[in-house]
Amino acid sequence: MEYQFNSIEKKWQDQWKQTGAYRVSNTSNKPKFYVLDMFPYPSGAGLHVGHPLGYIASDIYSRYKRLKGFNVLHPMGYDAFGLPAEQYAIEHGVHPAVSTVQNINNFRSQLDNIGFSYDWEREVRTCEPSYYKWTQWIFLQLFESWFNRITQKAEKITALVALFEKEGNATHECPGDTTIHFTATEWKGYSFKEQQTILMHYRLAFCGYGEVNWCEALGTVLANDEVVNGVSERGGHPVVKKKLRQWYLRITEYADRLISGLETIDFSEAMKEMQLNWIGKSYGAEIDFEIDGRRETGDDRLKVYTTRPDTIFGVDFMVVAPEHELISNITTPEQQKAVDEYIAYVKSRSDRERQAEKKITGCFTGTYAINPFNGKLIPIWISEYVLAGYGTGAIMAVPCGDERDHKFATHFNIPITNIIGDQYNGKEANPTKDAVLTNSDFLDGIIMRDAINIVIDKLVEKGIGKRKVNYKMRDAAFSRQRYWGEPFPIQWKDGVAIPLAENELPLVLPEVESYSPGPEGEGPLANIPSWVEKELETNTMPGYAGSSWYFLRYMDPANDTEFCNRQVSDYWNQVDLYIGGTEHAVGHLLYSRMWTKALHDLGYIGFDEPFKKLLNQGMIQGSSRFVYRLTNISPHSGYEYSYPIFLSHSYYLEYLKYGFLSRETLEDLLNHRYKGEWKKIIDTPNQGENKLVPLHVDVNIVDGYELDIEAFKKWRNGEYANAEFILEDGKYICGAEVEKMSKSKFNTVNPDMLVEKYGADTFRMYEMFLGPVEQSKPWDTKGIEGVHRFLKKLWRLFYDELKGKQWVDEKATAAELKVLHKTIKKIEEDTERYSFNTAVSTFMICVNELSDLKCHKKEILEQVLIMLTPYAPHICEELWSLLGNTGSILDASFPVFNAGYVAESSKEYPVSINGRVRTNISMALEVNAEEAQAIVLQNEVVQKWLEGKEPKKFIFVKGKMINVVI
RNA sequence: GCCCAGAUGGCGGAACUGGUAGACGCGCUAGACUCAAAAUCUGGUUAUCGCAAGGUAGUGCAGGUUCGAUUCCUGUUCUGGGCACCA
Repeated sequence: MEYQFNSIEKKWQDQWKQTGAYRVSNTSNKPKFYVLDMFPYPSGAGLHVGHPLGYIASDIYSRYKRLKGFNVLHPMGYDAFGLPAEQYAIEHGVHPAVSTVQNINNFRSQLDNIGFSYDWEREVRTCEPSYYKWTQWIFLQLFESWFNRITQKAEKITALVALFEKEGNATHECPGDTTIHFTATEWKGYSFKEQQTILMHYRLAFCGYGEVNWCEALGTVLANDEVVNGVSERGGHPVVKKKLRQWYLRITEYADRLISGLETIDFSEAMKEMQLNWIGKSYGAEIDFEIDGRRETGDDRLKVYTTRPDTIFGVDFMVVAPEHELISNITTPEQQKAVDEYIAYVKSRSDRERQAEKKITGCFTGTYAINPFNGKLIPIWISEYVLAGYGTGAIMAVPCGDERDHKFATHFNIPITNIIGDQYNGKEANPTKDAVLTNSDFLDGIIMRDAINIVIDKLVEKGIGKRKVNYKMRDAAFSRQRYWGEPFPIQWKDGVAIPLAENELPLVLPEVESYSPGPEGEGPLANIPSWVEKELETNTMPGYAGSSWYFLRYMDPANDTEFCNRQVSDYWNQVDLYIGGTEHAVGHLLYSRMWTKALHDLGYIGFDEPFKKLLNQGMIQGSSRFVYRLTNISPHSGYEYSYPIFLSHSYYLEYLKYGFLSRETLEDLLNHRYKGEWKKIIDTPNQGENKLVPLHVDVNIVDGYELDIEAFKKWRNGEYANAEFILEDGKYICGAEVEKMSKSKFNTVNPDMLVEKYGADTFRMYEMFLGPVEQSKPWDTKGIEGVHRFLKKLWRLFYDELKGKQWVDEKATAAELKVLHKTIKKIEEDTERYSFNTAVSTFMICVNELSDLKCHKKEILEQVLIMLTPYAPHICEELWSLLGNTGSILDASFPVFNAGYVAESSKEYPVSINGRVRTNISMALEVNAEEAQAIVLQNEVVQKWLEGKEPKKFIFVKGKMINVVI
């Protein structure tokens, strides 16, 4: 009997579907375990080999946990709202719902091929009304809540109103506008609209006006993390700042809890670091500097934020952002022209340029600030390196302690005050906090670190500064002027946002005739008269809305009275293992953590961190291949060869060396390298230069680096059917480069083909065998044969084509048991630490050893099959049933390791002398130190090396002597 | 520029708390079976010297700690990722 993976896999996939083998119950007396994949956006391009990497890892882990006796929740769904579907709709007129369903079906069939153990009855799609009903509901909960800074918790807005009625807002500073202060009496005197305006400044989901990243081409606003280098992440369209009415999430209120929560969860250090940097908490002081001679105009203060108030005596100049509002008032007439020119220059530069270049630019305003402690006049400069959006948009510059300030001072010849003595070398800034201050008046002799608080106290005392904690993170923009997203359950009445009642949810996304933007940058919904008549919000929610809570919906997907039943979420609790890419480090992972915290505060769930453990899968890159086409560039007439000519890779390298290929160079090269046959080319009339132009070629018609010429001629409907090839060693060698996997680069490898050719089990194991899951690596199909061979070898332990049935029901020998138990131990360790690549190796070793032992014993084979099930479920199920087992192997128990079978009484092992290995010594393992020393000293090789001397020391590791120090 | 991670044969990668570096697989190579091919099996495969036994060097580079370092420390180069004038 042969290993017929195709029919075996089909058979068991159908069987599992029929029996509902992967259905998971919310009630079980087993301990629970929740394994989650980051759900995919169902793009039109379908799955490539990079996608399933994380899914296979999570599938293995879930199946392993199931064998270990856990009730495992392992669901899958689709993040189905988003821009690409809408772009496609604009271009092709296909409703996003239609193309999304098609894409989902395609994804599903590809996923099914690989044999995952998802409970598909729990599938969620964020674009389904039954799902987004609850996205809208949660949004309303956020809308109806505020963050109480005293309890550090979200609370109902009704509680805030009660507080206002009792005591005004004295104890609860308004986070949206710190200038708002009122008493209880004042509050009661406000109109409904006035009250609502104030409450909006407190709500966790709120509406406001703000500078947003406006992308004209997409007709929408993008979140900070959707803008890359000043252009949109999708499409690369330019992005400018624009003031628009926007919805926001007040995530900044959660900054501290998002930081402290990191300590309770198992994320990689790199991931935590990224989130910390994003939140960007810093401690420092806000200081008001008096501006020289501006008291009468009222512009007498310049507020700066600094983390280093201790350096106040080293301030040599101030810098304000070019957008700073004070500039127009403080610029002196003499400097007006220069300042105007500088600001015009900054405006003429795109965000991208302002960020990319490291040029030092700036302009003096002509005005001075006054150092509050020594009265020194400090020039106020403008420079683009200070950002308007961070801190106060102004800094005090201390050249001897900050590198950027130092470069600026040097560039503009501003004298530098040294306040750290010989810690400053005059050439570059020293940002230390441990230097002793000099030139610093009352701070002289104090270590900088300690001076920070002294200065702040003094500033507070003088009433010109305060301690200030600053965050880099902004509130998250939460609306899009787009169609394909969740509508906001909000009605605008008389300028006041009124939430829809719960029984009005879901507010279903209406049909539209056109997907193009509405008037004034509004979304397509603004084009629907009935929608506008009802005064419904025309924005829709961004992509991360649905993904911020989907892990909760999987627990209770069919519930139509709650987003998720509390008892159910109490049972499943946190996601125990979350697998996905690092690209969501600061987007999705931060938002879903905030939503979880808010839902927890409001009492809807019992935990405040969604993901207990995060495992980041590496990216699988594409390994592109190139062919080099000879293209003739003539200065007189653009002459092309009458047929395409391709030169092998080494000619391209030669061409790079020469810089170009003149006719002579080409002749030279070919004469030297290729002898006779090149004439074909030279026979062609030829003027001007020849260039070799690299073209991506489909990696699927390249074997390693060698082009399959016949396949190439058929490629692209025979575009190159009459091509000529200049070969090397009779082969056409392609160039190679590692790039992102993408269809346009012809470097995608479709998993379906590999599954078809080798089977899902081989494919699963090979993806794992490639290397550690966390590591990024280019895809390489070579090597899959090795894994396939392993499965065939496993099969032969049971059946042999020639001999027929191999397995026997006999008692296992000690040697066989040893192989088995060694494997049990290793597989358990490897799987627990997500080292799936070494686990695959362990299986290979196990099967090799069993083959060597000619072990076909049912007792042993069964245990191996159980362990292998998570990795290669189909073949294991098949063999399990062929061994005569009636139940499914999915319900088996993971074998228990017994150290007794693996133990050895004596062993030959190496003993080194001075750390170098000299000899092997056979010794019982249970000998004591003295006996071991005696045995070692008797050894001939050791004696020879000792030359009669006494050894200085014997080194023991785990009770074994391994080294003699002479 | 800052932060993080990494660098091991021809290749992907092992080596879990310092203890025989190169597991396992690919590739290459020799052989067995075969009329032949495929499939399968067996041996070899870091470099170098040597017929061999065996020696020597060797985990990006330069040092250090240690009886012993791929592993720890310091410096340095390169690669990948993140943040990018964040005060």
